[in-house]
Amino acid sequence: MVRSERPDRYDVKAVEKRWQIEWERQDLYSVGSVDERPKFYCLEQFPYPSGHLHMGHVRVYTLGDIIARYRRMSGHRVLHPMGWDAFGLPAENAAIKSGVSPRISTLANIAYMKTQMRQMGLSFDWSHEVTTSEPEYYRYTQELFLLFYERGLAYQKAGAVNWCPSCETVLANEQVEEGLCWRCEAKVVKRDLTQWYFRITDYAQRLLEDLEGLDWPQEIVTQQRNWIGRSVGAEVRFAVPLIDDVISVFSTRPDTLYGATYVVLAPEHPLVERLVEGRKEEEAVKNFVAEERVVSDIERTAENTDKRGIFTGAYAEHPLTGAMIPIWVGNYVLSDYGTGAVMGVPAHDHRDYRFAQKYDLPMRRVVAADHADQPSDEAYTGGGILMESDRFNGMDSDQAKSEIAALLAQKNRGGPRITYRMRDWLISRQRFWGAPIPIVHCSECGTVPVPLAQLPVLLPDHAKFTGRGQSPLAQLADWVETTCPQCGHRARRETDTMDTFVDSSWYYYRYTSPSSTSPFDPKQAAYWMAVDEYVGGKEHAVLHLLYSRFFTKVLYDAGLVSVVEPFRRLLSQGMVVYRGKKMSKSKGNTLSPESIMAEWGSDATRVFILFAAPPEKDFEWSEQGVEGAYRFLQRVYRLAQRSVRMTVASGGADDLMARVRARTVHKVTDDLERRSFNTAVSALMEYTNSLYQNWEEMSTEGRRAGLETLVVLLAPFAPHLADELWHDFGHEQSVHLAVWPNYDAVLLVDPEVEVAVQINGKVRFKVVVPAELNADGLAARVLAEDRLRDHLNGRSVAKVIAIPGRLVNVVVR
RNA sequence: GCCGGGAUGGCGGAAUCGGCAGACGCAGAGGACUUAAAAUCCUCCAAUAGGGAACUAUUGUGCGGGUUCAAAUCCCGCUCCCGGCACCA
Repeated sequence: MVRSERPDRYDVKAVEKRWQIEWERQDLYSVGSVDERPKFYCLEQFPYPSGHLHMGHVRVYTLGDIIARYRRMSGHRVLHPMGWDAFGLPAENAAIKSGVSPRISTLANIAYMKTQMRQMGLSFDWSHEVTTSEPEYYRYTQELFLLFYERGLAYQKAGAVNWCPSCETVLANEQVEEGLCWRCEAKVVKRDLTQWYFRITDYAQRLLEDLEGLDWPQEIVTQQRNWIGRSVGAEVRFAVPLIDDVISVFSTRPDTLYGATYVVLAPEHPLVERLVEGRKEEEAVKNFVAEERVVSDIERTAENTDKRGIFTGAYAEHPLTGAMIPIWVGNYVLSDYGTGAVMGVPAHDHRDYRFAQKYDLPMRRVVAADHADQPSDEAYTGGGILMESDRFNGMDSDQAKSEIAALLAQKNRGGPRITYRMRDWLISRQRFWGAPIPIVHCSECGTVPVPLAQLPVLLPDHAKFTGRGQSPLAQLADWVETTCPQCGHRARRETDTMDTFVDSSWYYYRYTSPSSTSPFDPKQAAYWMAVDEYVGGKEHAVLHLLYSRFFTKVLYDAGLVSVVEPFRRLLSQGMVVYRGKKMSKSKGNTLSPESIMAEWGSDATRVFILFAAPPEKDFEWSEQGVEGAYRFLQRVYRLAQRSVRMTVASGGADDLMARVRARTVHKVTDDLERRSFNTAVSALMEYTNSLYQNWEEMSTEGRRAGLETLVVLLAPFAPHLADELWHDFGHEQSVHLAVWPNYDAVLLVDPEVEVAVQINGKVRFKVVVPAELNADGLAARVLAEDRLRDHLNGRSVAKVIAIPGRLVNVVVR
């Protein structure tokens, strides 16, 4: 035992240090070799190596660690790895400022954060560590890119994309939050660029359907569902004789087709130019398009933005009535949703109504509300009975939707169709510190994938970070210039790197076999996947979590993995709040994990984090709170010290304490299973209190059994102190190799129970009765009570409800 | 606007399947120990009213209704807070 100056306290720093060294010496948390035990894959989102852990990290890793430790003790073979999401902008920006190469600063940051994690006493198996920015990792990120390319899931496309002027790179749709860059909060603008995409939309339906079977928080599932945004409707094709072409629109309301009085194209729609070419409207329409394209996306898509439009002078043929209706260009139509064109049904759509009002376009009512009053000054968007709709008159909207869609299909003018809100994932970035896209552009052969044998496409080590002009890669002529792998002619390398979310979409596969000479060993992946428990923040609800699901489905289709979903169970932890606000440098309310560990130790910090709030809720840091956790651990320590100088005692409380012990084991186990860590800690506190209270009446054996159970149960929560006390008790092996305690179910039932007696639902008194008493016996026992008569005051008993072990309700009148 | 989550003492929270509301901790009050303080150990701690006290009664889980012998929990109607999406046709 490491002794401190004070006999009534243990020296937290010395104890924690000692066991950290000892665990490492023994390689205690190594996965070990395959045996009979069931596997358990416990994963926490790996950090970006910014240089220091923050309190959010401390919380996630504490949560993951307690789960890993509990599973290990309860007989699982646990994979609990850690690594680094090490590509990204901050390192590159630092290089621009200070000239230090991103790789050097990243590796230094990793080294430091690793020591912080060791100080936290986290039970990682470091032999599975991965670093996404090292060639031995990104080589396989590139290999997976090529797999996607081969399967037609990686492609280049020109178009208006989100551009962050501050990061000087493009962003995926998921990475734009309310018009701002997710990372730096700069205003995102549109740029026309040719970029690389992953065809995630091909998987939209499966990504939606498979949400069903996941043990994930409702909140996250809902967010993903909304993000995918499935809409059922119909495609409607309007012929345009003028250019001998067809305008295709998507509508969720084919039942209102007879009410369509015009068609609107997005300004970016490919047909706009041809429609007006060489005609008197050409100049005005082109000016309109040019103006609208300058307007930012946020402004364009804000609901209160004025609807603006211009008539093209051209007409389209209504597919069912044959009427010629005007074709407009309008700012309220999005180019990248549906077909980039809509049919205008002003009587039954708010937006069309406002547009039609402004430009004085005709309205046709074709749906009569079947119950409610129809508003006369706005669109009626509900369902009802069709009118003015030819042979569909009198039909209800729901039926008309499918019948009109069927008719369109029959006439080859469209048909039923499903559209998703989600867009393809833009993965190219005009930055240096990422995995280079393994593509060569050859003037003869075009776009050529780099052959597997030539991977990795290494990041050059002589790049200059000026912060000006193109990406550092594009400025390195000797890196860019290469030869075509197919024809040997001179060619240019692709200078874009991949979005760092690509790196993190598959790291949990790499963990299973970190030195595999393929992205991962399919046998290891088959053994370990899916992840049994994934702990992370809510901020990745539709980013990392969606991308990872997509990757898994592609890998499944390629026959490389046997699961269709990567994360079976998800624990989405809340924020760490300090002084009422989310911690941030700008608010000046940050807390450094270093100083907290130094002051209270990591055991107390862990216990407090787990105790103060359920994991999914926000958690408020409090000095007094952590002190309470610290006091609790010292109290356990002092109790354990008593065992060395035991006084002779009766053992009168042994039976009672055996039951308390069984109850505690049951409670803590159940709470850990359902991730109710705060109540598990509270059960340990109650148990400790109970040991204090009954100590004098316990026998030597009773005390010892009671203490050992306490220490084993405490092991996942306060691993250092638990191991210290365990060894004090004379055990040679670490407490973390101990078996999770069992209990005799018989002991959970007390021989006598206290039952509340209610009169008309109000508790009046309590009786102690034998536990095995059945409902009738209980009722009879209570009716014979003198105290009941006192409360009746002459009223008569109408009914007695007796629930054994709980209460008796006597209904009187 | 749509979708999701939530509201329980002075505070964080508990009540797992409709069955004793407030476990556990923090803060607070008191006692023991001490020359004293800290630390520790023990006790009390929802509100209101009566009483010296034990105790007793009433009220009480955001608000208003309902179902039930019994509601923090289920149903209907609201209020407020947090999060996500939002001109997505």
